Amino acid sequence: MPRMAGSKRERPPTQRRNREAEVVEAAIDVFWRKGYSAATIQDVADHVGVLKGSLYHYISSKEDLLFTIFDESHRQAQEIAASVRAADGPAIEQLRTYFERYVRWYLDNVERVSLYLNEWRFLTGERYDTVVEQRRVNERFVRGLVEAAQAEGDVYPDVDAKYACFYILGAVNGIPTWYRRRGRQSPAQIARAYADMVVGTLRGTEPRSAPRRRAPAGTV
Amino acid sequence: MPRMAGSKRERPPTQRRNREAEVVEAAIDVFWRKGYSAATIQDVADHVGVLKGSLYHYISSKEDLLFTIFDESHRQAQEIAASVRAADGPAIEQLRTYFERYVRWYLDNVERVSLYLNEWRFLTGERYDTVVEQRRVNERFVRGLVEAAQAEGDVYPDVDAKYACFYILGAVNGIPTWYRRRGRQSPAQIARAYADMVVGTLRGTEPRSAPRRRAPAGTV
Amino acid sequence: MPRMAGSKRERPPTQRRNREAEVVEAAIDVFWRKGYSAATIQDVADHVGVLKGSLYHYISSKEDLLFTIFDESHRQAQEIAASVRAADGPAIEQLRTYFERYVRWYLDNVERVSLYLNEWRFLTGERYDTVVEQRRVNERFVRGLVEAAQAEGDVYPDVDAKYACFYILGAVNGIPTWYRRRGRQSPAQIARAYADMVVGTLRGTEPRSAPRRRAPAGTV
Amino acid sequence: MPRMAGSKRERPPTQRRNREAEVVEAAIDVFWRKGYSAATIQDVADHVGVLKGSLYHYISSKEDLLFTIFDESHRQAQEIAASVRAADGPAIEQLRTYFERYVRWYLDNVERVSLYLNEWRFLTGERYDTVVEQRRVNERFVRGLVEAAQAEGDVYPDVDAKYACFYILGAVNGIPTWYRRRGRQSPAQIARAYADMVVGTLRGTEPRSAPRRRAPAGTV
DNA sequence: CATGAATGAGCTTTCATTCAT
DNA sequence: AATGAATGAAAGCTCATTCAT
Repeated sequence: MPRMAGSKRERPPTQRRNREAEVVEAAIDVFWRKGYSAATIQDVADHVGVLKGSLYHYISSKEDLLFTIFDESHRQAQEIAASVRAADGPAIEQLRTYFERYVRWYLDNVERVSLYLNEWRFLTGERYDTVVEQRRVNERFVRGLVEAAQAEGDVYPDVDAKYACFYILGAVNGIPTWYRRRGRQSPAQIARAYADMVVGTLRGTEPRSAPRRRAPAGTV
Repeated sequence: MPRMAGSKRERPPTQRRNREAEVVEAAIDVFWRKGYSAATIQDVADHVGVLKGSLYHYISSKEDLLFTIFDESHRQAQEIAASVRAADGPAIEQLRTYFERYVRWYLDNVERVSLYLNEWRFLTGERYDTVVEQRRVNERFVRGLVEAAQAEGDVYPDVDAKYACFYILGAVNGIPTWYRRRGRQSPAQIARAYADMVVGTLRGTEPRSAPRRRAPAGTV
Repeated sequence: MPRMAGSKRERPPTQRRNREAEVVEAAIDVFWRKGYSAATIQDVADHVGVLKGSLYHYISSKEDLLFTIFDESHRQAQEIAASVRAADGPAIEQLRTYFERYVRWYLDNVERVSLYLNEWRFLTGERYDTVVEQRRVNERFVRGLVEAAQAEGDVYPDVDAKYACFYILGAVNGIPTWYRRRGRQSPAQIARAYADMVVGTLRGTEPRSAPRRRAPAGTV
Repeated sequence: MPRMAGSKRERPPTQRRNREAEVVEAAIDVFWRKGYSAATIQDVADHVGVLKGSLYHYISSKEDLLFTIFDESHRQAQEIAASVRAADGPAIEQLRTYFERYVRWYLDNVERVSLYLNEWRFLTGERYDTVVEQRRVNERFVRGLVEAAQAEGDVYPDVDAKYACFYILGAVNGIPTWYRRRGRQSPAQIARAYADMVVGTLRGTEPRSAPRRRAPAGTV
């Protein structure tokens, strides 16, 4: 319906609708920059441009806001896992695919995902339990693939799958420490590089005592 | 019991002294468990068993306490780097040595080192700058070794040394997420496994276009 | 369904109207259960099933709502007094009648009357004065009857009419503390019992020095 | 130990010591005048003359403060009941004694006791349960005495002991509505008058249908 | 009429820090 | 050294009320 001239005012384009999303977005930004504990509701309100009391139209508590942020992240993380589970091929290649998608997603949503991975311990009660369980599910998924890759001979049998998982997940988890948007390499390139390093870690790690039989003689 | 002139009271021999160290130790524990921001000076005082006002005999501020914790960590990190720099041999083996020592040290001081690696952003002003610089020095050290290893042919030339460093450091950084003292494997075993994975990552990561057969030695 | 000019929409026949009464009813319930101060406009709105903003179509302020509740109570209290004033017979019997009706009314409207008797101090300004005056009128009415009964010889002359009134009114006022609708005894029975106790208090209270023998019947 | 001239300052007589008691006293005053819900911690702090934050040295929450007030009241109420239980003599006289002491105590501590009797519902959880139970114990004590008096023939058998108790307790409960310290009559006199009215209520309440057969001339 | 967003003031509580004793 | 009281600022949250739509 066209608005006639003379109608009160052309409503400012962004201001209306989706204040809720705006609030979440602001919270992501603030929590990410200051850390959840150090960040204040006031900070978030300032970011949105309303009084802090007004925020409580959209949230029921600061912790609730954090949980909301996690919720979306978890859902997306699940989707990625599901998309990989649907594929077939050797486990090691599934891992490559998984991590390429996962890192890509991470890079595209660093702030939000980083919160999900690093600030979950500030939840309490049931919400804490929920998130801890969610994380465990994801870890088990990766662990399963690594063990499969080991069974398929792509990882030395002496490598401890558990530590390998921790190592890999830690490496990926560390992304927000250094990643800055508008860096020289595109998210796609970085995702590819990381996925390759994951595969490299798994394929390339030889038990120390093992003769250097992998690399053909003469070397090193 | 008569009071001797000049000495308020006979103090229990061992308990006295080193209150300062006690305070730092308590802070490490508390900050580690709750996070620096969420932890309170009250928590620390409770841990030491004094009133919070009394803490200010030993510290000058909460942030100061955090900085003190960092200080020791930095010094030790430097020592490890120095000890490796002193050695010679191929860079890749220096990296193995470095990370074995580094992880071992990390595991033996998880709480403190973890704070050093994760809560540095809560410092302000000059202290912030100091710590950021310290961290950079360490990163550069690792980066140097990786690049050397690449020059020596132990890392594919197409691998991006920068990302490889980030990846490795992230993996190691992730240790506190899962490490629990009194786990099944000894710190020494874990350190060895991690060092091997570091080497594995570097040696094993092939650029994707490369044929799946590993390049026969000497090619590079 | 076509919209007729002049009538926004066909409203469901019974549900409409009396929203105002609904609001007052809800407020009575909420204020009674939580206390005026602790109750919130939100609580009332929830009870009515509208948003709190919408309540302001029917009320002009929270205090206004309280005053409205008082208004009806006061009017009914007056009616009861008037109906008794119209009767004649000995004062003590008028008191019996009055309290039987009063208690009956109280029981039938516990929540509302209880608010009237106990939350009046939260009014401010003129409204406060109004209600205080109303209450005083009622007290004077009872006081008058008690003094008359004393003049007529149904109350020992040494009994202090003022305290007797306070005592009686307090007793009646206490009803909401224990009364639960659907108790074993009917409101009528309770009202009767209370009225009898009022009379009992007045007739039965002997000055302590008085000999234990009761004044012989008929003397009055 | 005598203080020498020249010592920093003669400490202001009241200011020191017992801040805790001062806080409770202030809270009693404020809660009593405004009602617990409407009263603010700020009010209490103003009364004590400190910043509101400072109050939390002495209390752990507003509700805790209320509970503290109740605690002393409950203890004293128990003592009174105990002192009466220790006596013997006819139940009706025990009731007289009990209420004389109880009312006396009430008058001497109107604000505090009134809070105990009227604001208990603002407690929550365990504390609520505790106080409800305490109150029940007291009611049972009075109820026991009334029933004993009835068994001993001092109360008409048709009188419902339950309602008689509610009535009496309500009457006494009503004291704070009108009592002002420095009234014309002394607390002792009022207590006596009230105790007599309690006895009067019990002895004087005849079932309505009953012939005036009580008090055959000269008897009892 | 009703909505729902927003306000602004104020609430309870927390906390790093200071300081006289 | 240690205490314990106090501060002052700020935190998270609530709530009566307003108002454009």
